Amino acid sequence: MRLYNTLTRCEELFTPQRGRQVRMYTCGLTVYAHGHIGNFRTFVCLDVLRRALKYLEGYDVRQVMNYTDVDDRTIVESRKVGLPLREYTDQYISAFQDDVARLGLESVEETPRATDEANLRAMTEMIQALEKNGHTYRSDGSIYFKISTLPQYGLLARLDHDGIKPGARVDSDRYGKEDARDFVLWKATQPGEPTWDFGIGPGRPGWHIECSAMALRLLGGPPIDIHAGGVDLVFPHHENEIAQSEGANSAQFSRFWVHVEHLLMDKGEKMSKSVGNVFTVRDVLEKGHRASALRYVLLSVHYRKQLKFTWDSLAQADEALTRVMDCLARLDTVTRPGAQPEVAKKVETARRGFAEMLAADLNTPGALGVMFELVRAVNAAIDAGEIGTTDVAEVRNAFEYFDRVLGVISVRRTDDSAPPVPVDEIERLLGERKAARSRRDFAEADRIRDELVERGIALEDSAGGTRWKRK
RNA sequence: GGCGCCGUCGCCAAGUGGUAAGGCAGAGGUCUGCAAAACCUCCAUCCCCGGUUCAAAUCCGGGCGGCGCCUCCA
Repeated sequence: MRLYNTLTRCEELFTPQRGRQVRMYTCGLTVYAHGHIGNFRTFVCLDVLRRALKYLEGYDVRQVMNYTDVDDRTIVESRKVGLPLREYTDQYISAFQDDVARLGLESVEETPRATDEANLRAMTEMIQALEKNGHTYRSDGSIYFKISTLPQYGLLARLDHDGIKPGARVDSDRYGKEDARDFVLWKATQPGEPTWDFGIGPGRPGWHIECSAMALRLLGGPPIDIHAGGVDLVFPHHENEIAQSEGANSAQFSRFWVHVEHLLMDKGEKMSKSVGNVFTVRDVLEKGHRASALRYVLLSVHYRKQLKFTWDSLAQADEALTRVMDCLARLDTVTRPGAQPEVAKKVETARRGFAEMLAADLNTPGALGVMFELVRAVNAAIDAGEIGTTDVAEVRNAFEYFDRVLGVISVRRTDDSAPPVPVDEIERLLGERKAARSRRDFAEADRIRDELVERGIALEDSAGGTRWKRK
């Protein structure tokens, strides 16, 4: 598959370095609060990347996604509520896992926490290697990375080495840095802050070191195949990760860098606490939207373009998905045995088109378009009676094939597995309505239908009987 | 100030040199007790101005507009 690599600013043909296994690291959440839908745009897109590599390309994927469970924010927030750091972050890890499940993300192979001892030890070792290689200095008990010691610093972000021009925000003297662009590897213990000491003095990790250390520890050393995250991580986070890893190992850190663009709120602004436009997954669900609609919206724009999120887009996505679900349900009405060559051809074309779209730098909107072309073709074939039960099986297979990567249909099924009216009650009311209709008591039949609609259940009559679905 | 992205139908969105996918919404028709669903038909020449080319939404230059990054950030 072709993937855009931030490192080269080009689309490149991706193949793993070691056999059939793709070793991928994705920057996860800082667990000081609930993840918002912008965070989840990144996670959902990377979930699709993972699935495409597995199910379309046939690779074995080993993915690591971290939890940053120690940083300024986690420390500050845990203090505010008077909980130990670990206990505080536990809550948000658990909440994150709930959201992940609702949005149908596949579980990844490893989800390390920065404060796990094995990881802190790995960070310590990396910092020791950096010290040995002359890339660091100490100041007031903290250890810094000296970027002037690494010629390739700035390659990923395409930084001008002469650096920071007027207008840039520079936080120059918070700690004793020699150069504003140097960054901290290990922060000296502050009063009342959590602290660890595995051989480089008491303190806590800087933000960037955890990812370098955990990626290499859990993915078997450099270079890893893919490192991914949101665009805002390009600089400084990923640039600094490269510096740490390459300064310690003298080997390329990651072959591919994949960055997902931002989700912007309706007026085109980034979500931020100060503007008050931060929405979490649970906020969206509490407004009555389906998780599947959110997943669909997040995939409806190419991952390298900014996505302007609107509440209306959720409604549009929900309608679109309904169309797919209706088509799938209609397949049940086919009774004619055998196969029609035209259908098989359409299915084959769709499968091929779908795979081609995703192989072209993960073109999810294009892939959705291919899926809908098949929906139309199948609907037309059903209406014309030119489809047999053998075809139906193949059509179903095709949609399963699409959904193994997109994951929207399965999430929709989960969304609708608990309808707002108990299934046995629906069945009972349908029975009553059928009786009313057969005695041509349409007033009563309509009353029952209206009642169900009122309660969130839509009915569809057809020659074969009445079908119900969640609205 | 530096680096970069984007501007395609009412809304969302693919397409990056060969004459505009798809979804939502809308109009007309078929079907239906009515409705819903479905099907058929209709609905854009791609922000503006130049240029290159047999051919440009796609390449180049210049505008106008929107956004991101430049150490909190998915």
